[in-house]
Amino acid sequence: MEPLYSITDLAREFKVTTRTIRYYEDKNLLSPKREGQRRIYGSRDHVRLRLIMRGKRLGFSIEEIQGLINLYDVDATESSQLYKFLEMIRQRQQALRQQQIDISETLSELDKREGECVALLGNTIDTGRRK
Amino acid sequence: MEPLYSITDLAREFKVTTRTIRYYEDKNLLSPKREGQRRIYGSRDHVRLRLIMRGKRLGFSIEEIQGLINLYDVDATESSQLYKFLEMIRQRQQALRQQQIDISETLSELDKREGECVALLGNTIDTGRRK
DNA sequence: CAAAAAGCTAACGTTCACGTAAAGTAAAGG
DNA sequence: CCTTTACTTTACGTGAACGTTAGCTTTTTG
Repeated sequence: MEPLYSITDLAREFKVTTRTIRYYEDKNLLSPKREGQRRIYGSRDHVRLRLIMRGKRLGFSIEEIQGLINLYDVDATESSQLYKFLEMIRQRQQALRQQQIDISETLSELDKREGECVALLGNTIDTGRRK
Repeated sequence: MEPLYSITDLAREFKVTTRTIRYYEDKNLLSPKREGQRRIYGSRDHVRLRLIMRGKRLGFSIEEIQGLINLYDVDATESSQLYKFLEMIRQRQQALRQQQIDISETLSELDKREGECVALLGNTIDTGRRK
């Protein structure tokens, strides 16, 4: 049996406000059932909210996240749309690969700066890093 | 001798408007020389603009990018600030590592979807991927 | 040399992603 | 039974990141 969530359940779990969750519904990213007037969220919404948060951490707009989620959702049966669909996937992949490059560049620069700092401060401080 | 750029030079190269470049100056991310009233950008500005664009691709706000650039810039001589500085570096690293995880998750999901698509379309289409 | 092109400041406009306040309903607890 | 507590809709407010328009100077080009 499916787990059910109230709006505050989700808000707590994902550390956002209820306003934010309703906003995503407004943008058609979530579509909870209703029990009277109240929103009831199922596991599908739970998954989607996780995808939304991940998208936000990657700096995507709601619209882009919308697109990404649809990539998972569409049961691509129509071959005419399938090609466009594939195009979109590849565009997304391309952007993500660029992000990977950007991150590793930035990280290696930060590592360098970190090394300098640690050297200046002496080795008294734990790096917080497991080797 | 240092290469020099006009505002439109930079705008063209980085595919942004001149307005955007002036906006970054307003936010103290760039500080071009002046020749009369005109802005003259040097290699320092050029580098900074590259860092800005990279930050934007990673979804950072101007303020965060500001912080990141300062991490490269600060000649951390004051040991009191050095620790705080190190803290900031580590926070940034943490966020970037999370982004790496998010990206690889997303990419592997997209790869899966891509595989499904390609299978449905037959192998007639080049993947655009060098092996 | 006149006109188009490039640059400038100043200021108002716009979109996104929510925050916040108002005003009402519904369920749960002391 | 009354009052918190949770939830609802509606609507105006807000900060970030520019877009756009206006009005003016400077430079380049046919």
